[in-house]
Amino acid sequence: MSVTREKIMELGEDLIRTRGYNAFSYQDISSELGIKNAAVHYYFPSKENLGTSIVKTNIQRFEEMIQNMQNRGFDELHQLEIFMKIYVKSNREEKLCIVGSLGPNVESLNEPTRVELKKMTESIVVWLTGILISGREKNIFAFKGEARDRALLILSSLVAGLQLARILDKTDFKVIYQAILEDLRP
Amino acid sequence: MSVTREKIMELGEDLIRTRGYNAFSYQDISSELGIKNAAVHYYFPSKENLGTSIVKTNIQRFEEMIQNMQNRGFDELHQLEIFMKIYVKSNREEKLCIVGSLGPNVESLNEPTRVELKKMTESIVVWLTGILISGREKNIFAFKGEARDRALLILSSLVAGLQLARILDKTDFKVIYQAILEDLRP
DNA sequence: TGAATTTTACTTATTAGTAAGTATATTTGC
DNA sequence: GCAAATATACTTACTAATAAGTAAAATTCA
Repeated sequence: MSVTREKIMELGEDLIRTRGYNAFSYQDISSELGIKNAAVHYYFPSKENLGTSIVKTNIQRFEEMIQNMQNRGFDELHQLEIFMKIYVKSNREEKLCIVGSLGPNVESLNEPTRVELKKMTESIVVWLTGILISGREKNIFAFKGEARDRALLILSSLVAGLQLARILDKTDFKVIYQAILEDLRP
Repeated sequence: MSVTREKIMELGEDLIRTRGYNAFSYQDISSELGIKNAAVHYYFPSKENLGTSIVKTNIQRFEEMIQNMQNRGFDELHQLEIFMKIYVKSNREEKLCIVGSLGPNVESLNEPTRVELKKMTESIVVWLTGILISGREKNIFAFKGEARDRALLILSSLVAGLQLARILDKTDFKVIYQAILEDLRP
């Protein structure tokens, strides 16, 4: 695969996660990469196309990560911690996650991007629900109520945790992170 | 105060909370209200100006609400429930809150709007922290750790709860809402 | 050579914003 | 009490900039 194409996707994801989908242009990408905007259109005919590709790649990365963790036989707490580390890294880099950056603008996205965003969010929730269920069975986790409800609560805390940390203080994410783990402790 | 001015602010807030700050234009407002875009500029010289005014009004509304609840002597649980009802209403109307709609785009906002957004978020966190502290003292609430940490966790859940509900399913907000209250029960 | 990649040189549409003008009230001076 | 001055609430008619997107030519690579 083309290195230019990869650079465009990387920068595009970066811009979505820092400024937001509606706050970056092909000009931003082309000038940063030292190419012309038509070159960006060569790889991604439309912005919708670029957005959708970025989300698809993120889904793929997530699927590979959970597959890898399961293959290695990581226990539920270990898996959750690795997943949450992605958010810790995002916070360190002052970026949001894809769900938290595209989500608020879902009404202004094109259908294909919206569909992929929904797929990605659902994938995360399904996986989280799964490890919460098996984790509770093994007494690694303790929580009240339905596992899916708890998964939604945890994901919400992580997603908006990054958002609040950028508004208020970077260090505020850490306390959210710790409270999530604390609340699951048996 | 002018009725047109109020309509502009109302519609502007609506557009921010449904589509996002960078996804609406003065044209959207003027055409919807049956006026010319110059008329919108007459009341709000710049978009930054409109954005800042909208956040300021929201801060004022919030301050009035908590003042009113305190004057009436509502207990901590009652106050929290009234605050959370704002989010339930937002979810019903498929809108985000101001913090959750402007927050993700904080890097693309102008300084004055960013300052007001920070003020608003901080106000909410400070108030929430306060009722969590006095609520725990009275054994109305039970939770582990620092009250401010818990306040951040609750606010995160509400903010991204609305976001996730729009991506996945409207009914998903309800379970987040209930889990928050459940987790605070002594 | 021929296909892939990239630039040149655009178009069309939309954006925020402005300058100048107008009708209708409202206030002020006499 | 009434004319002159002024403020309010807009419209008309623009600008300058930027947005996404495209056709065709030029270049690079294999």
